[in-house]
Amino acid sequence: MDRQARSGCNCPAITVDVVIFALRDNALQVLLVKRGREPYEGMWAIPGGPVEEGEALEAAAGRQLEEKTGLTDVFLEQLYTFGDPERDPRRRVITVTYFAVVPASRAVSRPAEDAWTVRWYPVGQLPPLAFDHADILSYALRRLRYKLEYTAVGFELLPSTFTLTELQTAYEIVLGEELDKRNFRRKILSAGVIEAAGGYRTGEGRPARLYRYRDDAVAEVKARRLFP
Amino acid sequence: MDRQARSGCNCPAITVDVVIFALRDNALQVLLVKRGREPYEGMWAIPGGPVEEGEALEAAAGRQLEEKTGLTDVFLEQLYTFGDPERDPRRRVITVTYFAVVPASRAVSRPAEDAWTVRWYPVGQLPPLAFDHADILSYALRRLRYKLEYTAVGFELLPSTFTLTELQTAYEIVLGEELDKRNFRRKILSAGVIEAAGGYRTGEGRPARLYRYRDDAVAEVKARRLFP
DNA sequence: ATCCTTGGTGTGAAACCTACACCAAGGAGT
DNA sequence: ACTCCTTGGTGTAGGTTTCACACCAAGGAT
Repeated sequence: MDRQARSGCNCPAITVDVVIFALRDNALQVLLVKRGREPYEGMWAIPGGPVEEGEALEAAAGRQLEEKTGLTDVFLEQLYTFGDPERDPRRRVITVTYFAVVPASRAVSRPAEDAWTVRWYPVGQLPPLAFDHADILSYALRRLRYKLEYTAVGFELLPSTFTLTELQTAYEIVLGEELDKRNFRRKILSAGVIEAAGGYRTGEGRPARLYRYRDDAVAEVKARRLFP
Repeated sequence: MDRQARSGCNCPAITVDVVIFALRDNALQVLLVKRGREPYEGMWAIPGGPVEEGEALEAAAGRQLEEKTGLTDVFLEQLYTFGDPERDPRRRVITVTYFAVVPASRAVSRPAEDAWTVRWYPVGQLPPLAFDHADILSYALRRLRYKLEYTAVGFELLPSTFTLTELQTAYEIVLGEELDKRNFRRKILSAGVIEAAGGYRTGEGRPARLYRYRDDAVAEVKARRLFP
C-alpha cells in the first residue's frame, strides 16, 4: 500500500509515545500494548497516540499514561524525538517520546477489557517490538539508569514511605548490580534527600524504619551524584 | 488574524531550530537571525525552518546550519522538542531543537548579503528574542555547560590543534568561572583525550605545545567527569 | 643583557570512596 | 519462656581523588 494512503494531507503525523517503568516482582518492567491492526499487527509496542489539536505535548503524554494505567501525577519527562521518514511504513510519523516512572504499588494496568492487550514486561525479557520501539526503549532505559545515579528519580519507583532496604533493592534492580549496604545508607542519608517518616515496617525480622522523600530537597541536579 | 490562516490543513507545522555556539572575541556567542516578517518582525530569533518532506530531523538541522554558517561536519545534537500550542500566534508549530558547537576559526556567518540579518551575539548580551526562543536558548546553554563537564564537547569549540591554555580559556569562558592551571592540565592529560600534535604555537612569550583531540578516545560518557 | 610575557611543573592536606563483620530487634515454632 | 531465624542497623581503616597553592623556563622585544 502506498504512503499517505489514508491521510488528508501530507504533513507528518505527530504522536507521543510513553515508556512507562515500574518495579514489579523484583524486576524493572515496562508497560507494552499489543497492536490491534497493521502495520505490525499483533506485535507489542510502546503505548502512544496522536497529539490532539490544541494539546500540549506533555499533556498528550500524560493522557496516554492515564489511559493506559489510570495514573496521574507521576514522574514524566521528555526523552527524545524520533522522526526518521521511514519509521512508519504508512506515512511520516514524528513521535515525541517521554518516559514515566510509576510506583510499584500503583502499577496496575487497566483492568479486565484490556487484559490481553496491555501487559507489563521485564526489561530483560522483551518481546519483539513494532516500529523503532526497541531503540526508543533502550534509549529510555539508558536514561533511567543514568538519572538514577545523580538525581532523585529512584524514589518515584517506590510508594510514599519505604524502608532503606527497599530503596536499596530498587537501585540494585535498576542498575543491575549489588550495592554495599553501609555505603548505600551513608550516602543516601548524608545526601539529605529523605527523612524518617515516623513508623516502622513490621513483618519479617526486625522492624525497619520508614522513610519518605523530602519534597523540599528537589535540588535540580544534586551537588554531588548520589552514586558514582 | 486567525490561526491556520495560510495553512492548507490543520496539522501542526514541524520545524527545526538550531542553537549555534562558538567562541568569538573571548566570549561564548550564538548565531541569531533577524526576522524579516511578522510575527515578531525585526526581532532576533534562533535560526530554523521547516523540515522538508522525506528529510530526517537531524538532516534538517544540519541543513539549517549549513545555510546559516556554511559549515558541515560539526557537533550537532538534539536538545528538546517544544510544542506548546500557543508558541506561534499564527498556527501550531512544533519545533525540534538542536544545538551545534562550531570552532571559532570557522565561525563566520555567511558573507555580504546577510550582513544585517545574521549576527553573532554573546550569550550575556542577547537582544529580546522572538517566540519562546529565550527559553530554548537558556536550555541549550544549560546543556552545553553540563556536557562540558563530563564529555569532550569542549574540543569542538577549538581549531583542530590548540594549546592547553587555549583549551582552559575555552572552558573558563563557557563555565563562567576560573580554573586552576595545574589541576586543569593534570585532569585533561590524565583523562587521555588529547595528545601532543607535535608543534609549538609561538608569538607571545614562551612557545606553547600544540595538542589535538584524540578521535579514538570517544568514550561515550567518560568514566569520570572531566570537571567536578 | 634586561625585561616582559606566557608555558610548564609538584606537593601536602582534606574529602571521598571502598571494602568489610557483627550485634539488635522482632516473629515463629517449640 | 526459650531458641532460632530473619532482617535492620551500625563504624573504621586504607586507598584514591580533589583542591589549594608558587616558582622557574623559554622566547620576543627593546
